[in-house]
Amino acid sequence: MSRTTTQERVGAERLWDTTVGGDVAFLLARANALSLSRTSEALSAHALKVRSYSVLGVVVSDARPTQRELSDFLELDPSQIVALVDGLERQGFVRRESDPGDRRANVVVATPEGRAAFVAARASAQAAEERTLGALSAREREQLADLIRRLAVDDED
Amino acid sequence: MSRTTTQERVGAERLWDTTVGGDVAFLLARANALSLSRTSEALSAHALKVRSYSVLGVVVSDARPTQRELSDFLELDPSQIVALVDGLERQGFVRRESDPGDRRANVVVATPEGRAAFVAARASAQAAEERTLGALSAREREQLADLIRRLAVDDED
DNA sequence: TATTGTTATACTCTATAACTATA
DNA sequence: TATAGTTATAGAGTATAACAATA
Repeated sequence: MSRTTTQERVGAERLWDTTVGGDVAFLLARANALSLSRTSEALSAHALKVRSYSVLGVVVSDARPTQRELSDFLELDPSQIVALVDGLERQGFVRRESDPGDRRANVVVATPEGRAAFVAARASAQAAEERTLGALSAREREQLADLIRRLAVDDED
Repeated sequence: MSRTTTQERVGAERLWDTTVGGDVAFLLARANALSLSRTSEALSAHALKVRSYSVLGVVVSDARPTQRELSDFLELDPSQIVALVDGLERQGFVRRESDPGDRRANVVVATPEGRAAFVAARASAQAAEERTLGALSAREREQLADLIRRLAVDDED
């Protein structure tokens, strides 16, 4: 379990045998927290956070999203997208281009620096993910990805 | 997909075909956010939040945890446990008992009101979970629970 | 009138350090 | 000297409302 003393956790480990310990929602939250903290750590070397990495990842795919589309897709408030794009623009990773078809809208595009930064950051992020998924076989990883995709995408709200 | 216009999402849905759209970490975060918001909504009718519900769930199992054990198990700072137990105590759901074996430590125990509240809240939370897991068969739910448990519990940090 | 992006603001979370009482 | 609980505070993250430009 733990490479550290293990001693400190002995008392608390017994609490897994409680009502919440078996909850799917609880386990999901725990797994996500673990994944998130490792990804954050990996991205910090590239001056990115999970949020800005997500934005950059969409933009780098040449989807030319408007800020509104980023807001819808990432389920973040438009005002948060403003802050994120501001940050990425200050870093020189993205640019705003005015959409010729709708002059209210800004299309966000990647700079060459942004592409390079994303490639490097993605390598780190995937190494972190590898660590999180380490206990699972290739087959099990596919299963997991399939299952959570169906949870995440079958969004009725 | 969406019961609302559906129209607004058409633009953003295409962004699933980007780099981040396939990331396990991204999907995990999305699934967790969905689960969390539904659980929060369900618990709000019982004057509980996800955090206080978790604490109450451990306490109701008669594990008699100290605040330190709650802090270790839930991976929350001791000061956050203080606030959570304060809240639950004000609601009349838990009591602090001084540990006779170590007078520095407080053991947290459930009151009858706390037990009743938890039973009711758990029913709501499970209904919400049912909604989140709705797309999955019983067999798939077991698989998912098994897989994420191994992610969540095989914690090397 | 409705929508895109923006600004401002308040509220919740989270992290940290310092303090006390016990060990 | 170390640990359990507590308090206070600052930072990050989140949600909301109002506004200007454009549709």
